[in-house]
Amino acid sequence: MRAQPLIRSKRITNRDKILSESVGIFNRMGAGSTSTNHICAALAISPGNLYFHFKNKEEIVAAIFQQMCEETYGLWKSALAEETFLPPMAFIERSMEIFWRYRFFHREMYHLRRQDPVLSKLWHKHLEKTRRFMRAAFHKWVRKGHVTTVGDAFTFRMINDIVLVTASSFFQFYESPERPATTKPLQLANQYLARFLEPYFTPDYARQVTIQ
Amino acid sequence: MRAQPLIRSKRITNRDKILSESVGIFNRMGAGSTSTNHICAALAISPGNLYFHFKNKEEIVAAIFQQMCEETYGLWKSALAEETFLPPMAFIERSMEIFWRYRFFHREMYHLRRQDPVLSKLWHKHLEKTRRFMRAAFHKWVRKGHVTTVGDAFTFRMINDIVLVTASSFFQFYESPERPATTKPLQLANQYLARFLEPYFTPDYARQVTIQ
DNA sequence: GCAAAATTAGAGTTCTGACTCTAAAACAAT
DNA sequence: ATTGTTTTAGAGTCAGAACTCTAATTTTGC
Repeated sequence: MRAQPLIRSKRITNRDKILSESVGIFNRMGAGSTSTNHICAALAISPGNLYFHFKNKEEIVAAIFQQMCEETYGLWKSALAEETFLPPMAFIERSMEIFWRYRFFHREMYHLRRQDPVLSKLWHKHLEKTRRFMRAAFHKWVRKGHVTTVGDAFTFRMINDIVLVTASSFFQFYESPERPATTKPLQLANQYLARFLEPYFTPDYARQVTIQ
Repeated sequence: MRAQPLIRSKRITNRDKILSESVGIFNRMGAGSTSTNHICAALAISPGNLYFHFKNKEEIVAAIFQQMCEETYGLWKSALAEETFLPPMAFIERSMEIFWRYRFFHREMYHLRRQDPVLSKLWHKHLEKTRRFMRAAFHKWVRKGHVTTVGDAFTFRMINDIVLVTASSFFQFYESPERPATTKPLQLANQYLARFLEPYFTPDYARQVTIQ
């Protein structure tokens, strides 16, 4: 497809710059209201240049989504590996950082999905994958003694989905387009989730987490 | 400002039709991707007509928001009145119906707020009002014996905000632009919230609610 | 150094959507 | 009816955004 240099260089290409600048602008200005022209202007490159690297705006968004997924999967892998194992709250905090870094997605996902079926499919797959991972992680945490076994499947689903919904929708409540973003919502979300999950932690772990 | 007939007629004006049709289209198609032309076409009226009734698209959205607020405040009032008092879950179910009826707002609020400072202000006021109401309602429910006193203020805030975030962000997870919307997400959200709140209900009320 | 390939600039095209303007139609009050 | 007011139609304007095309420039492999 794209004639990408295979190994030879790790110098920063315009393609990379477009992606990382886009994430920044999307977070600040909203993906929906950012035009490709804005991106070009911010990088002082020409539209021709941008469209050489990406077929269209959707392709940029999809590429960013993939990038986010890969970071996420990397975190998952290390969280469940023995040497780099993460207990629940540590894991949540690390996940939240990713959510925060790509927060425009969570704010605008519905809108983006609506106008790009490809992204919509990617999103659904990722959601499925997330649910499967959560199941695995919970089992691990139970075995490690951080979490008490959750009785019924419905409660588990509830916990699962509420954590997910909260993590991804929380920021838009506490972020205002009017003023520049701070990481305060990030911390608040972590604290909320800790308090929310407390009843499901083992007494030992609960003590450890809530002492702060 | 607008030369609105004062009392004389309750016949359905185009203004009303525009509002109610817009809610429908916005829910189905997304407010962001619905143009005023779409609305005109759906009602088979001319753009001139639409712009006679509303200065611009934002004014339509703001009018709908006001309408939603009024319905909400009506519900609040009746929920706390002695004769029409509603216990927590009944109240949540009724609230959820309103959320559902205006779900496009909750899906796209961030985006809409971004491009309309007036709406943004309305939204913040409404959020504040909601928090104040929730506080009052909790106290009432404690007095009525549905809810055990929530110890610390932080837990209360957590419950409050998680209910709010869940209620308003839940649907976008379970709705796909690809297929027509069903009310299943609505029921699921209610069940989740019931399960989530269970630990804070009095044993009596909890039994009553979870029997289903 | 040179040819081929990759990258870039930037003007230009096309399209869509918000909104305007004018004239006509419908309606109301006298 | 007639005069004034409200409502409507619909063609038309304008701006912005996505995207194209061609010609230059840079980079790469040899």
